[in-house]
Amino acid sequence: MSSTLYVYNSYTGQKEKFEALTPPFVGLYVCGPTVYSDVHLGNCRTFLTFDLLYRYLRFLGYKVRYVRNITDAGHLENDADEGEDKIAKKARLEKLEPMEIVQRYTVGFRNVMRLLNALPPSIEPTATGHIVEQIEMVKQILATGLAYEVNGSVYFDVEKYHEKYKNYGKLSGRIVEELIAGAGNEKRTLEGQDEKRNPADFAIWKKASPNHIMRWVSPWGEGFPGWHLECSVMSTKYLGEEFDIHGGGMDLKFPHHEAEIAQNNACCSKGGARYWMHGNMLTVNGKRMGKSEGNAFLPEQLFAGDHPLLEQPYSPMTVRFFMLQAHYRSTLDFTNAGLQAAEKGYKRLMSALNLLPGLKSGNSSDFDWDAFRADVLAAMDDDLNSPVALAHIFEAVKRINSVHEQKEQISAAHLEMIQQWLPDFVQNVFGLLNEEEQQGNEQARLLDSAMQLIIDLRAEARLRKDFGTSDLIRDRLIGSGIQLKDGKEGTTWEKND
RNA sequence: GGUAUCGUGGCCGAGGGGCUAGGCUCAGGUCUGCAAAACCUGCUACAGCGGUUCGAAUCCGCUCGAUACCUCCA
Repeated sequence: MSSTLYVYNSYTGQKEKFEALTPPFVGLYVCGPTVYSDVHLGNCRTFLTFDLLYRYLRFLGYKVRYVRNITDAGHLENDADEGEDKIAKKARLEKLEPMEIVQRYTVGFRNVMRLLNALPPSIEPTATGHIVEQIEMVKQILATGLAYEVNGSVYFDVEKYHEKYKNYGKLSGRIVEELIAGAGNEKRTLEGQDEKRNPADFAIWKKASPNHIMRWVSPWGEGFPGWHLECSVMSTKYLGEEFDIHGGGMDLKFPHHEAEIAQNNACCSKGGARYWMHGNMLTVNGKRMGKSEGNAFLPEQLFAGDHPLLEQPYSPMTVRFFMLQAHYRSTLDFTNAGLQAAEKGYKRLMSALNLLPGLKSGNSSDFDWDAFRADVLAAMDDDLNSPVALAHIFEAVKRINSVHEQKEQISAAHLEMIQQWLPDFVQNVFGLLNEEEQQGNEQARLLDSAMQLIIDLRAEARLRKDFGTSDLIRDRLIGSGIQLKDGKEGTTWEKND
């Protein structure tokens, strides 16, 4: 199959035509969360970016194997030998088993992603489930002479690697000589560096100190895998030594992805992914949202409006829409005004989609619906330009409204096409569901029939010109958070939030 | 300090040498008993200063400002 999709490849620094290695199959690996605390909205942005990619690839007809890991062996708190594992630390503080911590936050993460309507990956492997494979890869790298063992730890030899492969630092634009010379390290007091031959070297296996809880037996003694190894191992295991796309947040470029490429080359003489894609950060007041910045909030807080920075609750679909309005490689600044604008835009889009089934066709079309569809796809083909795709969709929204108001026409063929295609695209590629429809439970049906009664009574009052009663009904309902909407074809209502 | 990226109308955000997205706000209008809602229409911006060019928001240089990364981070 021939694709028309172009993606920005961080490795080469340019947009490239996407050619699958073995079409129609596509291997996609995305760095998942470290589950020692709740995922915040910034984390979610990255996963929603790659959810969009996953969905679009499927929409194009690819058979995608989407692998997203769960990092359940916590990274160290610092670079020192004495550094504590984040999961182990949290476990100690809360008097829980490390795996209880892991379980709690893994479940929380999945719940949030489900609420945001992100499709689950094909495989969600964990680091601790692949210790054997990681030990195996350490052995392989040692065998090539590109790693060395010191006191039960194994370090990757960056200088030696770079001599052979000449590509360390290419992804992140680092100058290896400076890394090797230890540039930039002045700021930090790095302990435990004496074991390394070079400050740029990184651990692929680390000896466990006596009080380190998470530990495994290895040929080098009891220890745990290095920070970057799991992704090399699990992408290789499930997608092969060479695969299509590797994604992750911008902040993982260095050192994580740089190390990953080096490990892959060292062990398999192949660099892993052919296309590297990086999503940009979510910011709050211009500053990156981060666990350590104190400006992070959790999706649950967002949905409940329960955070000092939030003026109101915002629904999961509003959040999705908000993120679709920005390109994934741009930073996106979180503001209440921005979310409120997104909420209105989202509702406008949904009400146009609701009009679609009831539209009547005419003799011809006043709008080029075929070109519209092509424009949306062209935008998506251009490195997932969802903001432009959305802009085209809003042109269609305007046209749908005009057809509904009988100000313009649409041909039967176009109507049939768009009735099928547009909701399909919005739901399955953008992942935007109609939240009103989602709430079709028993309670909602009861409320709806009660509301219908009230609306009928008010209509009668208005016919009698008893506006006192009709306005009383309207105002009391407003007070209860229900908005009546008087239209040509009768009155409808919606929750006013 | 090093390396990048970016500065777009009231706000958010695309685009990226001439055709100048979109959303929100705002203003007019349609509808309405009045409102609200909804819908329609309108609002020509690209940090500053130079340069290249017939033509620059777009390319180049400088200045100013912001952010990110430089072994925790999506």
